[in-house]
Amino acid sequence: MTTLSDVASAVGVSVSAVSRVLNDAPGTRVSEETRQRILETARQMDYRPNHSARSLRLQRTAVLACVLPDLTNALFSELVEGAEDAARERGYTLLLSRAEGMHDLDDTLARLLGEGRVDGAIVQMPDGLEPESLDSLVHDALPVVFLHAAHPRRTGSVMLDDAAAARTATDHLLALGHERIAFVGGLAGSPSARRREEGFREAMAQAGHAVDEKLVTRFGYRISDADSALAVLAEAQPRPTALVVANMNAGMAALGAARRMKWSVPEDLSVVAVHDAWPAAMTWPPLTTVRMPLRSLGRAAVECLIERLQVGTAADRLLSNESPQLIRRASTSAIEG
Amino acid sequence: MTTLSDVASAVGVSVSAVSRVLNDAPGTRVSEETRQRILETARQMDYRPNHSARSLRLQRTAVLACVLPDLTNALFSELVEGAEDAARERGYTLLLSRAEGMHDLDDTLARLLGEGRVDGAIVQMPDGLEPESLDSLVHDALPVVFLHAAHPRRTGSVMLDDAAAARTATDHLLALGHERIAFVGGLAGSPSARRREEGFREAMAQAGHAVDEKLVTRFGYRISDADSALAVLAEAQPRPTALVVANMNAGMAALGAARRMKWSVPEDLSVVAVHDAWPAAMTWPPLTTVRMPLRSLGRAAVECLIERLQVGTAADRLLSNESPQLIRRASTSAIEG
DNA sequence: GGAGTGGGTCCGCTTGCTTAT
DNA sequence: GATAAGCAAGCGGACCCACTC
Repeated sequence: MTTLSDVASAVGVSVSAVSRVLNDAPGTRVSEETRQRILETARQMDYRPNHSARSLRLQRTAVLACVLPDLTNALFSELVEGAEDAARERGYTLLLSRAEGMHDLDDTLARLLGEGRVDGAIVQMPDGLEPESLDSLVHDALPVVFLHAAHPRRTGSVMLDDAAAARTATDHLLALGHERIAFVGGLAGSPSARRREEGFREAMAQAGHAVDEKLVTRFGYRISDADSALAVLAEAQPRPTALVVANMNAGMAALGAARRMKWSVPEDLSVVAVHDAWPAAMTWPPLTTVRMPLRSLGRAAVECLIERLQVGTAADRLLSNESPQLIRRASTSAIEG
Repeated sequence: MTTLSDVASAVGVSVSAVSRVLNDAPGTRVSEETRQRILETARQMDYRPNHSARSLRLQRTAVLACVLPDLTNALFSELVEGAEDAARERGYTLLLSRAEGMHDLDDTLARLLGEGRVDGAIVQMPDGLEPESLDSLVHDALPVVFLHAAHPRRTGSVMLDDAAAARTATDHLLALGHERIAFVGGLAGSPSARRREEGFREAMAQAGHAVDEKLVTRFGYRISDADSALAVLAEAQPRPTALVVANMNAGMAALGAARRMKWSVPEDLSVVAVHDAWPAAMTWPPLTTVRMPLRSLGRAAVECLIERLQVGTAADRLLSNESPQLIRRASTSAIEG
């Protein structure tokens, strides 16, 4: 590895001269000729600043972490791309990490933040855990921005307009003539799941339809949760004619569960889910979804985090300027279609 | 951030004593009492070694990178878990990174390896690129292990038994009575795709069936590639009755393409794909697959890389002790079923 | 002379201050 | 007094080499 002093001795100048030229430091006084020789030599020797040394000296790494419960979830693809783009533009590198449970998250944040590997972190809590439970780690104003959920005693979180998305989904079913609509929700503890349920209720209320509480389930987003949900809904009398599922993966699972129960989609049951990614087009029937601005969410998270790093604090952000957008596929149809 | 010297002055000993005790350095001579006081104080003060400082001093980071073309591909889930497990056991941290194209990869490796952010990297080349094209970066024995493809002039790669997987898939179709079997392959440049095609040909030859070259396509694994492949296959006279698809995602896409072409699966066309992950169970009909030991591949990659780091060189590995396993779902059926 | 400590250097880089034209 | 440089400290930790009973 080529170091600054390798370059310096090759050119025949001091280390500081090389450092200043390569960093284009303000107020650098170096003759144009020396400057060119330094730049040229550094290029020839393929000099690259050592990240550890620079971080140690500057007390900052220019690295941000993005800690997610499951990296292979297709929904994270856009989110991460948005975050990476924003980070790059601001001179940061994004580091991806996975933390499935609370223990993992605790551990991961301790390693990343505690050992000074990164300057800050964007965190999506694993399903079923609430930001409050992270209290031990958050007590001393750690530079952390939460995705989808605000921490009760800390600022710095970015959220989507979940209520609007659920309203869009529900309105779509209402427009198709459905009235007996079920809501397949996330776990009761999840803030975003709660917001989606509220949006569902608002849309129903606005249309003048009562919500049958037997048609509201909160099992979560795993594949097996869909079986539980559909089993409950099949017991209802009369059965619902349509489902708003709070999450795309859960929506895909719901299609599978319905098929196992010989419940035809969309003939006997229309299904629409919140969130969109390519797998939704691969199911049968292709799943109608509501697209959320995940790329923007990723960008906003990075910007919020950097603001927090620079100013010391950052306001919570609710992304409501891009409306959730209905992606009509084949899993929904008019009630008498 | 608590530093070594904070702990040292709190205990009233020297920095070196604290360092030795906390690292459990060999030959450390510290009284049991001092040792306990140091450990206790460090715990109380929540001391964590600064990663940059330690890396700078030791000239190693204890971090390995895993660079993949698309992190949200469900196939990478198990791979990454296996790699993370192995890394953790050996005292390393795994860092995940995405590199879609050659330029990205070049850039990423320069940042990771060149700036000393990681000690080594596991790399899966983006589709359509071959290891040879990485020559510029690999010239000076960079500590890199390739997934799925060997570099012609360097050791250090881990591969699955792709031929065996394709044979298993093909044998399944043959056992169901199919004879006119098509192969939907990856790009011609991909080594693993080539090995799968060979496996297909071997199985066909062994069964005494000629391969109709019109039934072999090599468009790649993207969704749109499946449309191209199926369009070609639909032209063949007579049409094939079954498909071996070289990749699970491509297999899912093939189901979609077949449906758009009104080609019923499995009645008129059986489909089996290489690789297995949960989305395969969500398609309609659920996709029959051949499961590969991806978790072991991840482990092997890390072990290979660490060996390379310690010994300076490491042999290529072909994982052939765990046989590819057929996961029978509903997309394949007997020819006259 | 071994058991228990502390001092000091260096890893590569940035930057305030100094020096020599 | 500008202009063009160099010196040296120190970020936090590891480890060799003292030093003292």
